Amino acid sequence: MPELPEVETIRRGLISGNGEIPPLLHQRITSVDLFWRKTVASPDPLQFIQELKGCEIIDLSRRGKFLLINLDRETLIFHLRMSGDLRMQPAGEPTQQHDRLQLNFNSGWKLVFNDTRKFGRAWLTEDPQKVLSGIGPEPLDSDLTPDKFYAMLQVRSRQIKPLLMDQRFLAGLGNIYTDEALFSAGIHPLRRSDTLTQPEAERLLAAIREVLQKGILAKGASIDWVYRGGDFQNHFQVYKRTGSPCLRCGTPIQRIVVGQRSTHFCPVCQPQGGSHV
DNA sequence: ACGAGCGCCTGTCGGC
DNA sequence: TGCCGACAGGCGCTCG
Repeated sequence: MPELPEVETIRRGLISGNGEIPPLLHQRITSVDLFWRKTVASPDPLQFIQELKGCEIIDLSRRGKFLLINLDRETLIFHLRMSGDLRMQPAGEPTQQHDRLQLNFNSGWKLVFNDTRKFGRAWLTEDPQKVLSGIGPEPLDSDLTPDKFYAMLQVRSRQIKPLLMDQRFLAGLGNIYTDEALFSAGIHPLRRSDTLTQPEAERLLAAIREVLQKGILAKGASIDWVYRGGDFQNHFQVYKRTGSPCLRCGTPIQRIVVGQRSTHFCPVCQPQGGSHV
């Protein structure tokens, strides 16, 4: 699933629960089932399982696309990669296809990590910084000012799209929200980062925040077989709209490959050379 | 420093 | 129908 808005949606859903599902907060782990060993990045699976037993969930937070589950002493960190998902389910619910890991609670509920493509990973650590080291600033954090963002772009000379998706540069953007933000800012995905003007950089940061906020408000995007009730897929301006008319100017949306990723843009609203709207 | 290519996985879809 | 390649919300690695 996940880019920042999807991870944030999962975090919010789990932390408080809803009418049917209890909050994850204050659940106590009685046992752990691991169905795919490689899901656990560290420590080794035996230690991972042993240390989780008896822990209580104290808090849930997010850093970029990482979900942090704060326990009494350690922190359990998940990265959902391409297809990971976390759900609270009744303990009696049978194990489903692609379930990789589950935490069983003393409440009769369990937290299940389901991950079709097996790219997702979990870490258990006393020092989250070891897992998160090197990750870039949080895009919605007001500490990231337009001036700082402009400076960050200036000291690199990279194609803007892969740079925005580089988690060391900025935390949380993936393929969908990057395409949407570049369209919203009117910037071509292949522009070199150090050719952006200060106004363009400011526009881009505002656009990034706008699409992320809209994504969170929509409870994320739900496409393909993963459906969580998100609605942002109905608001895509360019993503997966190849050949369809630009919603701003009517020109067919183009698809190119940038950094081995599908990239969608409007050749008129996002001109190769330059600045505009 | 940057970008291309590939590996990690499973599933779906479209073309022949 | 069956097969085969392309593609999918991510990221780490190597190589030039």
